[in-house]
Amino acid sequence: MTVSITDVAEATGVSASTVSRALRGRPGVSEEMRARIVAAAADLGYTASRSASSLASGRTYTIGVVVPYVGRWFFGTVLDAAEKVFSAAGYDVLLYNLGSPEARKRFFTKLPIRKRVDAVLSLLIPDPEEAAALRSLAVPLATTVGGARPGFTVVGIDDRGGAESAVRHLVNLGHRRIGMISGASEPLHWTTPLDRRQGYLDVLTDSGIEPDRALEADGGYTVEGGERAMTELLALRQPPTAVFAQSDEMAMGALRALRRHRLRVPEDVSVVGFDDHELSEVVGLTTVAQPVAAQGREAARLLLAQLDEPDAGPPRPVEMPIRFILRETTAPPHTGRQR
Amino acid sequence: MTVSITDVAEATGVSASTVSRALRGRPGVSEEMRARIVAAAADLGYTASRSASSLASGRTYTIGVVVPYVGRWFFGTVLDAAEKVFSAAGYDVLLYNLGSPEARKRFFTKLPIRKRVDAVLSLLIPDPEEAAALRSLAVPLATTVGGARPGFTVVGIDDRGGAESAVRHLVNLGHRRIGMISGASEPLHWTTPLDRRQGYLDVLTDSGIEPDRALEADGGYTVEGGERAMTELLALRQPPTAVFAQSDEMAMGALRALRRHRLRVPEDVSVVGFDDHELSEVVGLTTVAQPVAAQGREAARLLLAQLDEPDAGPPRPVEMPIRFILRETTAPPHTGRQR
DNA sequence: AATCCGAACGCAAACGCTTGCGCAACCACA
DNA sequence: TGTGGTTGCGCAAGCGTTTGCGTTCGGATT
Repeated sequence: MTVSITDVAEATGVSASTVSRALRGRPGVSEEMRARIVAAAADLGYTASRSASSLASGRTYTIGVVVPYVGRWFFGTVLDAAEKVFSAAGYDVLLYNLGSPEARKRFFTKLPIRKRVDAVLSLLIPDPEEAAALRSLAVPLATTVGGARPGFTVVGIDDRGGAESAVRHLVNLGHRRIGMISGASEPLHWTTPLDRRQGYLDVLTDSGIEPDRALEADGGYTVEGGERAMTELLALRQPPTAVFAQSDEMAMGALRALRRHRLRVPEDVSVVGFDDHELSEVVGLTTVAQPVAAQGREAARLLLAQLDEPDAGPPRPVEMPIRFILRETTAPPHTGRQR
Repeated sequence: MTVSITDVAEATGVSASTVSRALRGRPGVSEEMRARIVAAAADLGYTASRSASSLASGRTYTIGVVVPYVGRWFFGTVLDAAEKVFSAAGYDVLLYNLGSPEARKRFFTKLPIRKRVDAVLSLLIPDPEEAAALRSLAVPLATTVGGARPGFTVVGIDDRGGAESAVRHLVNLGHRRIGMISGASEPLHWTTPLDRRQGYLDVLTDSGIEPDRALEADGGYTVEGGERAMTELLALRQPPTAVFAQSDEMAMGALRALRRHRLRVPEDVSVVGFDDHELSEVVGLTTVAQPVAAQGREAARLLLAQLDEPDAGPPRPVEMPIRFILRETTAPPHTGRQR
């Protein structure tokens, strides 16, 4: 039925071993013979069976990538970039989409990935137990998001510094009552919300502003959550004149809530986000940009490097640059009422 | 090093065959013995090697999914939904992200997927040659987007009808000069732009409006393209009073262009999109919604059904329901100037 | 002329499963 | 007590590669 290595061996009049060596560029085959074999293989449309070859060699030439939600812009973009690096290097990627807690649990207990991948890139932050499960695979591991874990190569950004630049911008505009839409309800192993909150708090106290717990609302890193959180903030006795949202999605939800309340942005309320979502430019959202695709690429590269050079220890953590982007959703406070 | 089937066989005092049968729920094992084996396997942390088992059985229990851009909302969402169905059924998914023409070409000529998957779900429309390559894999094939191809199960929507409802809405509001932002520059195997255009044209002529080629601009299905296209339309002697964008991304680009031109939406110009992007509600975009995730789920299900029942022929094409959604970017023409 | 050596290739043993077949042991029935 | 039919399990032959080792052979070295 399907053409195997012995077929091309017979077609060329050599042994299967030679075909194998020739096709993979191994030494021990004359150039002339190699050319003949390559031609015959192409002629027959031969592709080596990955199952057989990985069974024999122990290498699978596939990378496992685990994501919380492929559908979300951030993860989709990281995955997109990483996949390109992997496939260019001849690796396939096995995708595990672990949105629900059940899927996540099933994955980490059964670990279907075992013996199937040469490395894994995790776009979700494993809790300590999950991290241990991954380490038991005994393959190189990497993470692109938040918190460092022992045994994981991590590429990320300066979340705290980013938050600082966003909030400092608001302070410089003259805002004193600055709300934050956070993602505190997320599991705690994921340090991003904590880091970004710390940046927010630091700038406030540095500026002589007393942090107010009431000005922090939980948006769960989603658009709807951001909308709810903004609505809560608006219901306050003294609502904030500016809001720092820990993600652009939440910022967009906030914009929506503000529109519903017939408040103008930035005249009545300023909003600044974080991430530079692909549509942030469209809505004119002021934000701090992080190189999302570049993080995926970098993580992928580091993983491949470890596969090529297994002896070199795990690479140092990489910190990618961030950049504050001024657009149209921030302005000095109360300009709306002033004019 | 790693625990194999013989390890659990020895631990239980049975043969490897029995372990294999027990773990996969095959008949020929007493319930008592099965329980003991399952316990021993769990105890040892045993996971069957996929390479070995697929080499022996010929089934890989993995599905190939090929996408143009994982990072784009539409594809990410479809993939997300499909992956969940596959993994719940015990299948892994191998992801191929074929954004660039080179990646695409490399994939279809080398066909690394051969002997690696039990079925493939293609979220890009293969041209005839590519479709033939996929058929040569001799596995069930499915597609979620546009154009039917022989040998492919297809689940899609009524693109033409959807476009009709969008444009009819504009006509009903009183618009006579209705522009369209299309994706004509895309390869022609992909019929969606054609179908949506046909719906647009049909409604115009039905309403006694002479279609005007100058009112059609190419937006290439991206935000930037939509912005460019809208800018072109605005440069016309007689710009349209309303625009039908073939995708929400392009509609958002159009909104951006309009804002830059200091035109108000919907007072000065009405905009209607297509797809119901996750952020369309946030910007209040009137659009026609298609069930994106549901299409992914359905396509995945149909594929699995074919794997379970190989004899039943390929399923009939499935058409998912669409729904016009009225939001805030459409209004009768010229209301801006009237007040 | 004897020896050594590297290059080019073949042999055969894995790799870790699946599965058709065979063979006991057991059951129920006549 | 014998017969036929299940049930539960083991044997062993693959599945299509990779790879350590062995063999052959021509040419260089002494």
